[in-house]
Amino acid sequence: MNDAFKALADPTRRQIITLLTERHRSAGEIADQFHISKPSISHHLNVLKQAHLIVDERRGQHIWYTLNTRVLQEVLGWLLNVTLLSHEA
Amino acid sequence: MNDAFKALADPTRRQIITLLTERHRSAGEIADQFHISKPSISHHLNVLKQAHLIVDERRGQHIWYTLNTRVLQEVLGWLLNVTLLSHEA
DNA sequence: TTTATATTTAGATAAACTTCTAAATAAGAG
DNA sequence: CTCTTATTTAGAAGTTTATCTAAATATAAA
Repeated sequence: MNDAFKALADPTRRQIITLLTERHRSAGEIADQFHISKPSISHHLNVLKQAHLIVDERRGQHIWYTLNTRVLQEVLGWLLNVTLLSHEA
Repeated sequence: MNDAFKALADPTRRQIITLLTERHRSAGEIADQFHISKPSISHHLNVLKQAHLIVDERRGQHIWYTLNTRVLQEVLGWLLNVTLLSHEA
């Protein structure tokens, strides 16, 4: 779960996640939404993939990226836990 | 919210948050739970404070740290949103 | 098989992060 | 006032991260 938290710590990566909530997208489509180079986006996609927050699947020339909500749910669970357990809550 | 996500990206800081769900604690009590130096813990506390995840209050020689669940709830909200919006969910 | 498109890998650089030790500050006790 | 305890600030070292350009790989089309 540490990898997931680290992956979520970057605003570009969080925005990629937001994009993927709408529908799956190719690496190029994702890169088009940002003002940073394709190799940089590829790096971010890799960080998200290592954290299992996204899944990739090649179809022809394109590689399609999809959200994996399972890890998102684990992080959600951690946060829900500390929030609910907190005596201030 | 970026500061909160960045603050949550470190395992020591997440553990500090977990400790503070039980009850408020002084900087020294927190430091005692780890094998890293007090200045390092002080630094982590500062990162959490900058992110408004915790609040500090000096009482005499001690500084007491308390969770601020408001920011935690914001992060929770973001995650809940992307998880629920996701077509895979 | 050559060319074009999509994406990643390699290697470099600069900034940010974690940690340490030593020194400084703040408050209370004698 | 001096001493002790609690905590932070300063400054440095080593590591990781984000980004870039150039080159490599993979697939499809001509």
